[in-house]
Amino acid sequence: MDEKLKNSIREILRQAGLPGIDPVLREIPFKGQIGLAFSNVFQLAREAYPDAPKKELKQHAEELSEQIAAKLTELGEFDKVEAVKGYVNCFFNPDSFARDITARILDGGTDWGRREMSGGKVMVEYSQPNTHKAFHIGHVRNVCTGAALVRCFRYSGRNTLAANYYGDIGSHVFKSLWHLEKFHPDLKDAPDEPKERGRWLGNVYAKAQVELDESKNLLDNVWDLLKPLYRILKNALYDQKLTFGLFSYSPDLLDIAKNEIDLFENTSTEHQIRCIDHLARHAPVLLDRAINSDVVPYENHNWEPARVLTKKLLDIIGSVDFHQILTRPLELIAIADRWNLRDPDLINLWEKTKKWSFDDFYRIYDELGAAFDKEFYESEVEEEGLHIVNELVQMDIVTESSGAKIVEIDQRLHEKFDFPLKDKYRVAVLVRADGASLYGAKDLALAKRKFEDFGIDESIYVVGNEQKFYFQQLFQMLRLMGFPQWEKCYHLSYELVMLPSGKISSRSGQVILYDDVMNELKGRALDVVREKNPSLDENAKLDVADSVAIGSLIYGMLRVDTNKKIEFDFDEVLDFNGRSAPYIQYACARASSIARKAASEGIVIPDRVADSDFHADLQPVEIDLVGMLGKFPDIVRKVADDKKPIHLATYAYDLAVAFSDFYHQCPVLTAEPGILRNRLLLVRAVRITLDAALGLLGIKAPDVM
RNA sequence: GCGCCAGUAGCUCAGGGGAUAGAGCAACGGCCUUCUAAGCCGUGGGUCGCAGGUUCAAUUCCUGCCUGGCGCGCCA
Repeated sequence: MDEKLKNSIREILRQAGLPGIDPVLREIPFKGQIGLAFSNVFQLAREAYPDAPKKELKQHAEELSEQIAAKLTELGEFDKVEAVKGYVNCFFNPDSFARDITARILDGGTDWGRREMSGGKVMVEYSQPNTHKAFHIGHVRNVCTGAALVRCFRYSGRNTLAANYYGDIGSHVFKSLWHLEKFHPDLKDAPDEPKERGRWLGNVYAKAQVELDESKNLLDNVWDLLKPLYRILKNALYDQKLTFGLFSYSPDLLDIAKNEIDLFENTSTEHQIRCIDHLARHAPVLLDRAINSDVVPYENHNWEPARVLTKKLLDIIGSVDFHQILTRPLELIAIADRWNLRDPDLINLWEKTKKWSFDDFYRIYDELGAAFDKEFYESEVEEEGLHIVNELVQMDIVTESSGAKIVEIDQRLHEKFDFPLKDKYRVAVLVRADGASLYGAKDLALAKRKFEDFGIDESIYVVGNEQKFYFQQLFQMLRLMGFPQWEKCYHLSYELVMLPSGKISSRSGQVILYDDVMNELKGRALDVVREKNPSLDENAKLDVADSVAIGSLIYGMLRVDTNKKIEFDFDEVLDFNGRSAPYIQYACARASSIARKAASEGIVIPDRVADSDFHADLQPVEIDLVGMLGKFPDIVRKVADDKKPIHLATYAYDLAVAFSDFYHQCPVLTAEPGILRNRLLLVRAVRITLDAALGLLGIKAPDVM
């Protein structure tokens, strides 16, 4: 319809010798009327009369709109064409519009308006959970967004591959494995119930994180004492060579003595820990040797500050399990080494616990309506990533900096493409100083694989907004690699889900788990069903409660624009009133209820639209309802174009509102025969369209509530 | 310091170069002998963060500023 009207307007403009501007059409915003308005007549007037003074322009616009309205009236395609305040309003005939739309809906079912697949393939990567970590409420936003987007793409005719990329390896996994081996040998205290294992693993990870943080803090505290002590000793001894003598009984200590402190702080964690462990425990001996040594230059040297520091050190060492806590990171390093050697015991533990995480993920995806065509794993692109990094070293793109392999992106862009040197993309580290490949290296490999193995034309990453900078770096690195599709990569970012207490973080254990939210939602939904519809049988009640609970969570995630934070407020999510899934689901249940009641009264429910339908005058609410129905395919298209599921979430609610209006104002079953048939057709069309809209969002609509 | 995102009713948020800026929640007042009251109707509540600019037209676009969040070399 849009295009047809636009063409008519273009033709009119051409015949009248007016400038060929692109007509902008808007819906007519008045209740009870349906049609399109040509809204940029002012722009036309300005182009037709470029020199007209400002105050005359309005008059020109009005004259032009009247001329165009007259021409459009002649076409006879509209009920009425009006020129008002510089707009040209073209009103559709509500009856034929209703007939047309309901016929399309009833013929097409929930696929009505769906487009044929055409054009290239797009891959949408979403979810990307880390194994061995808790699946929390923040992850849900990603899953809902990605899954809805994939469905809207497909509905709009885009050939779409849904992909997931599991973080099944990396430092978080090593931390978990370390803790599992150390404190849960043979996993014998793990829960038997599969549903509980994900949570248990999440706790293990959080605990490992806490313990490693404790080590880090201890290390920092001790080092803060050792640094001044070291300086005192060094200054007190007039000859550095003699310092070496003092330290020389330990190679580690000699090492620290030779190095300046700054250099030492840049050495590997492993080396630092060994030295500091050693040094701290030997500090009193060192101090003693220094004091009693004949190399001290001044007889009356003030050793008091050194004694105080040593005393503090001894306090720390004495009060905690010093060596054990300090050397935890060394155990972690040992885990990584064993991983690199593919130690069978470790691999076995990894496989087993990884599966527990996956069991959890699949259960949750199933509930949220997410499905994947291709699943990638970090563990499978690790080697390829390192390989690419080596190639990039040959290409002088990757350089070395304190042992790590990095890309100085701005510098390389400047050299390769002669871009002005800026400080925009900064530096990306691909391989850590200890040789471990980082996410950047793996992502380069993955990006290549996506385009080369799957023949896609566009690659979308649904990833949180906090990684925006990283994705800019990633795409620029692909560009530096000479990877032409770098421009076809798109980071679809979404804002955080915040808890009232702040940012969600599975590292600090500051999380609300998916299962906890869902259980609470289901419980509350069940209470409401019991209260509102006690006559329903128990299984049906449980089904309704599930649909409502899951729908509420999904809708709660999608009703807010992706670039806005969601403050996760339990009470708000659990409130089933207002702009929520249950409201929309309730509208569906009522539509079904009308159909049920009609059937029980022996009324035949039409399943096709006949030419004789919709010849009685429609009520304004009915016209508005039909107008809402007609918009559905365009809305889904808009979701796909803008990559914003919120448009559809809003639409589903608006359609439910329009139906509720209709429901209250237009009785169906008691209407006269001709009107009865029209309304039954409308109810059916609404139910189908609501099902379709909710289905794309991932929400189920029950027949009873 | 630099970059990205946000600022619209008391609260949570839609919308977006054009006609009178909309919902939900909360508050108040109505509607169940008629298809499910998880609903409907009504009332009150707005300098669309501030200041400039572009335009026939700016809450929407541009610039600057203010406030808040996130990010900025070895986590992902």
